[in-house]
Amino acid sequence: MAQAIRLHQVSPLKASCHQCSLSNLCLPLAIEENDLDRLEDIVQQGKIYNRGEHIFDQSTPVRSCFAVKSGSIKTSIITEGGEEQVTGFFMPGELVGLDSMSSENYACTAKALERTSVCEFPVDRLEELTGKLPELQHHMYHLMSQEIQNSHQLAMLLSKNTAEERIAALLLSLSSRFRRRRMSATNFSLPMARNDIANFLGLAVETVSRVFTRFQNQGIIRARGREVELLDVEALQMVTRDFARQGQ
Amino acid sequence: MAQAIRLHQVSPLKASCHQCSLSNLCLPLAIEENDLDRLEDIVQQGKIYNRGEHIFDQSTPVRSCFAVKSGSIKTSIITEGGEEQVTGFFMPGELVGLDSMSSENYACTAKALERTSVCEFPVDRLEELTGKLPELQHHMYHLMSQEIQNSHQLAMLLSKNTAEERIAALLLSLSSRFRRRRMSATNFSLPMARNDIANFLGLAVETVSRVFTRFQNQGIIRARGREVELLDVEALQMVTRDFARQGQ
DNA sequence: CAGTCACCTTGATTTAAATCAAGTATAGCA
DNA sequence: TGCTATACTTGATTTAAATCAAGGTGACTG
Repeated sequence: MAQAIRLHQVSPLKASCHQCSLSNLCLPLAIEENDLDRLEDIVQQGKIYNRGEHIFDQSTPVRSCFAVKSGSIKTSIITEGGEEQVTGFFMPGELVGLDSMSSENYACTAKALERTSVCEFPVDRLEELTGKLPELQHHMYHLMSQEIQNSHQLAMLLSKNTAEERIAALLLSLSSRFRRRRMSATNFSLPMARNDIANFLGLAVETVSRVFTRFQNQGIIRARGREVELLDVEALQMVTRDFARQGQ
Repeated sequence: MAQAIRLHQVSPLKASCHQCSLSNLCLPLAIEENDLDRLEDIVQQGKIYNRGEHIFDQSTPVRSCFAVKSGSIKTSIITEGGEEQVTGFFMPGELVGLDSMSSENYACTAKALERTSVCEFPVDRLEELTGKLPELQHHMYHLMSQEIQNSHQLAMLLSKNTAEERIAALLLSLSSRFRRRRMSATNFSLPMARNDIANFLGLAVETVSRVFTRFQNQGIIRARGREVELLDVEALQMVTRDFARQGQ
């Protein structure tokens, strides 16, 4: 019994990556069964944030990166002038903070869009571990590359595409991400406000609203507030003329 | 003499990171003197590309990432439809291909903007080495984070800033990068065409041209073709209302 | 249960930059 | 040395989306 207590004290928040249903999307993906313990040793699990709470902001010294366990997170850069640029939305299994590895302070601000729980990976310990587990290191490089690619895709969307194309692309991206999480790909609830969508896509809120109603009138989607149903995915794919994103 | 020949045969292209003037910008930055040999072992140096030649494109299987040794490179994503989005310009000491680590094919196309020489780092050997040299691994994470941050900054520029602000920001970015390379920060020759600038910044060529002449009329810059002189850096900084980029 | 606030929608007007349309330099090449 | 192509500039017109302005909707709160 003394031991049970001790165990509880030593690792009250130790994660169970073994049982996590997201392990096939998250860091454990790359790891052998028997190395998983070593990852679990460094993870702190289960911290919960309410809607609107900050996980970190640009004045926070970097300590960890975070995997979304449930809920969702938006990241944004906030300038001196108080202007915001939303840089990403993160769903369960996705890693937040890769842009801040080995920076002094976080390069962005992360905010829970709803009640959200996260797993925390201290970057120094993560670096140590990736030095020992080549598979894990490889996976980190992969995730970071991916993040760069995503951001380039966003830049492309912003500089070359119309409001309709941008919104269609976002809806499709969300759709496929829901699908990978074994949730409906055609029937979901947007975790973010129209405002965040607008900001992310470099549009005015009014424009986002108008495009939503236009899509609705064309029978492509059905939207009531944040509840969205994709009625005609093919049509959406036609709208995004950039077919590279189609299978994303 | 036999030995001299042998040496020559074994490593005809082996880099001398030891003597490279760019080592303080490039990968060797992070490494102990005595570990530098191990980096040199995996580097292939001195491949030269002429203006307009491809280093790789989106159909090339990923083998290496590349450090610019002299000259400059532009990277872009080219879509099925043949549309191009320039994603970056790379100067000596900068690493190209970080968006493609652990992808099947390169995520972008890299093209020499002028006669350019590069050092080549095979990614598999680089990964091996970063597994052994924690400092080097840390530096890789740093560079990749940086790349994500840059791309987010670009997204921000594209979605929030006017044509003038974007161009001012680009000129300032180039300026500080020239300075870090101990070249004039106020008097340089643009490695890229107006077209590339336009594409990168999500503008039409005509707009770029007009902004250049406007800046010139305001006495902020002097531009003749690709030759640019920054006459009033402060004014340029005022134009980019995003003061975060100021000290970049 | 009314009141407030945040979020979303819709319409009218304005605007920055794209597009269209000529030119004019510049550089590479025969 | 001139020729052609490419790069760049300038002006006139159009346009997609921003801004301005006003309501509507829904959710939480005292």
